[in-house]
Amino acid sequence: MVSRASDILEMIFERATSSSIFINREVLRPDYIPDELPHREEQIARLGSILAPALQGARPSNVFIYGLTGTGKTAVTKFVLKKLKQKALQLGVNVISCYVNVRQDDTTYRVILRLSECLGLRLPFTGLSTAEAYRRFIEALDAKSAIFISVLDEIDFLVRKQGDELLYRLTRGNEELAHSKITVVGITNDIKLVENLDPRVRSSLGEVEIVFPPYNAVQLEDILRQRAKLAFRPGVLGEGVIQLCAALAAREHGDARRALDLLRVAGEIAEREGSSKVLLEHVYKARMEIERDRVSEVVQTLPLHGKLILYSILSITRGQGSATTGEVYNYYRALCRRLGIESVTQRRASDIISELDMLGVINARIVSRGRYGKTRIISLAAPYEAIEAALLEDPRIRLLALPRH
DNA sequence: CGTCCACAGGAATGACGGGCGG
DNA sequence: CCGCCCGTCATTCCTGTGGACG
Repeated sequence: MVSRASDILEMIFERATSSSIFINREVLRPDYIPDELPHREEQIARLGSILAPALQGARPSNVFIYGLTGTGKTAVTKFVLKKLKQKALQLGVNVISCYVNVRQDDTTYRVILRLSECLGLRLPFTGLSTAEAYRRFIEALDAKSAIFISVLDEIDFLVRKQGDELLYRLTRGNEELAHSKITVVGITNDIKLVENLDPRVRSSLGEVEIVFPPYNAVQLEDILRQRAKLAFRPGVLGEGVIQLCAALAAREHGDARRALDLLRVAGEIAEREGSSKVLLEHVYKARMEIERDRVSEVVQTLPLHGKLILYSILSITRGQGSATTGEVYNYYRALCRRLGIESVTQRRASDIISELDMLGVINARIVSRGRYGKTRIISLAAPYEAIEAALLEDPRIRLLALPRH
């Protein structure tokens, strides 16, 4: 029963290249754009008819798209854009589209950089002033004599961080352009965002609005079934697997991305375990694994003080279930003293707690306790073990954990 | 019914490392 | 190489506020 190292590797590689579960797992990934988008026919038609004037060289209206995460906003937009560009090519119309995810490029400057890239204009990562970058972008765009459709996905991130300056300038960019025209498609999952916009931006960006309602469990099943056909070998999906993925995701406001993730990871786990079928237990394991990975990634990229504050929250909530800002801050100060480092101010700590809340590792709810002041009630938004494990990967946190007994 | 707690969170500012144009 | 600009993390100073208590 001796297996040599090369045999083992051979097996691993063999398994990696020929899956007993998947035909093509890529179709389950969030960035895959299918040819069919079930239950989004209406939105496709609307966006299509809004953008269609581009094919006659006219400027389409600006569009504002709302919908929660995983409701198909991005997929529909990319899909329509792809078809539009194909058509434009046939007709010989110069339509340039540019998709920017503003969560990844969350500064005005980086967005301009991305937009410029779509024109084939290379700008330095840094060094230029934003105004200069914008000027060059407009100049290059005008030289193209094109209809430029810029899609800004998750614009709430940009607006929160930098305000609506860029939006304003882009929607007004047409006044600076002699030969080109620019259309802005803004995508957001934060409906409240609109209220924070400059009224001028709101009216120009909201020329047309499209709403993406969440999927219900039945619709999610349709989506999953359609992708599963392409992704899995026939017959490997166990009874109720698709229904379970759909049900779990439906609970989270009908998030199709969540549902697809569950299905894909469940398949991967089944494969890893050498199972010939994907079973319900694999879906449950997938749910845990996804959560663990998410937490781990978020926590690892946290700066030291963020980790220390999270560690404080962890310690306090273990005892009493929830914590207040003041409790956390005191605990955190004590940790800093033990480590011999300086603590940040409470003002900053308050911001860090908000950030942790936005990242989804904790829940922080503002409550007023009357006579006893206003504070945040903080609890964990992820399993204790997952957060603890992720924190302990940092040696500086381990330093704090070890002397405890 | 007004006070006043324990913070929330806005605004201005700065230190710092990184990176480009000239 | 310098000067300028960037993003990030942080500080200081500040005004705002829901509701239990007196």
